[in-house]
Amino acid sequence: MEPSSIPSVRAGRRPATTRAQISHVGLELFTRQGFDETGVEQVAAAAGISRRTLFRYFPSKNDVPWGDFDAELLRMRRFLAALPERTPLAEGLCLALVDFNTFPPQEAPWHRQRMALLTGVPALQAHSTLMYAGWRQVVAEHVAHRTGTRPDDHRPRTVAWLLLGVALGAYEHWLQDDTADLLELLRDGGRLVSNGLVGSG
Amino acid sequence: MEPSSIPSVRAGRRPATTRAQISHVGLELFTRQGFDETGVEQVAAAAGISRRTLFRYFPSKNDVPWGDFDAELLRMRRFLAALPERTPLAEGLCLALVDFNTFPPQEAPWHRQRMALLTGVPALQAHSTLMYAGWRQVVAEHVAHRTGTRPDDHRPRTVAWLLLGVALGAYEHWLQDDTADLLELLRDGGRLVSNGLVGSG
DNA sequence: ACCATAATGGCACCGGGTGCCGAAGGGAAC
DNA sequence: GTTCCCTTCGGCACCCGGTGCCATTATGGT
Repeated sequence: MEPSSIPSVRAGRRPATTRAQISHVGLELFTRQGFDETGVEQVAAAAGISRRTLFRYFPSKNDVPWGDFDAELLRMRRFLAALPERTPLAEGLCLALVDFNTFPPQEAPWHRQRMALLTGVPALQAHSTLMYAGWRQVVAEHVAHRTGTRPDDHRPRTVAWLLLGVALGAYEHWLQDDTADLLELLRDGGRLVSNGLVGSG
Repeated sequence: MEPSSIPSVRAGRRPATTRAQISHVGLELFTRQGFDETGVEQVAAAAGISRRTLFRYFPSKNDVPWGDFDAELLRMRRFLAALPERTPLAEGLCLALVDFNTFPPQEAPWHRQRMALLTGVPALQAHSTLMYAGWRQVVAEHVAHRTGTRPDDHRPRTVAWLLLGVALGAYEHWLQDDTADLLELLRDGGRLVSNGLVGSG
């Protein structure tokens, strides 16, 4: 049904490209000439496929810049699960947040480009909410597991929202200030959530 | 340019309806037969105007359920500004959050219907991010003013995200649990942000 | 009556997204 | 190598949200 990144070893015609490649091409075009000014047709052409086929790789134009977010989500889920049981909740979450946003140095400019798009273009800003829903679910499940509650209880959900807030607040500032260190901003936000407004005022 | 809720006492043809009325009609249809299953044309017809005119009252179909959000925003801004200077930051924010989500009892069912739509339908869930950007700006400006920083600094922005997280976490749970008290959930989340994860674990 | 003004409504058009179907590629069995 | 099956690809028609343009209608002032 949905073309995955796993190359099908079975029969049938081989996929002409990959999600990553299309996402790459799209990122390039979107950044150079603007998201709204770039048509889907153009991205498809640059990727060497037809418009119709592009929509088989991505459910919408908005998903193109994201690439394989599901894989990242899986990584974070595993990171949290691998945490020693005795790790304090707040500390573990903060570590996971930092780990999730740590990338190999050669990908740094790409990452910045992607995040600048995702947080700068209104259409993508809106769409990101849907992407982050999955992310919040991962966090909520972890919190629920560690506190003996359910993922849809009030506390786990709120903590998930708070952690997302920390991430987005950090990114917002990082993108507008070249000198800022993203990981430091994340840790700072993490401390805010850990100790509270009162304790960090 | 944009039809406001203030009735123009001047010359020219009178507006055929109001944002509130259209929003009302839309809410009814969306709830009854689904957001995606309801066309703009249908809402326009039910409101007694043409499709083209509806788009002069609302910039997009997604904006219809929101009604006059700007007015609410203005109310919150004034509430925060009217807070005594000596009110602790966290406490003032918590009060504002509760006030912002307090409605006359007869509007309760309407409010629930609206929030169920906004948080349940993916398209609206996504669009809400854009709406909440203005809300966060109000919060960030207040925090910046009280802490001697700028609204686009890291701390004010992160606090704004956190407060939004509290609100959304509360709404998520309130909508799925009839017995829950929204204001109590908000206060609970507010305490979480005030005292921190560590202090409330 | 006439004019300025502001809202309405119809129309054509654009772009994202989908259902459908036939064509193109590729493995496996014969 | 021909046949069969499977999977992806591409074109086409179509739906729907959203916009630019312009004529039309309603209202107040002169």
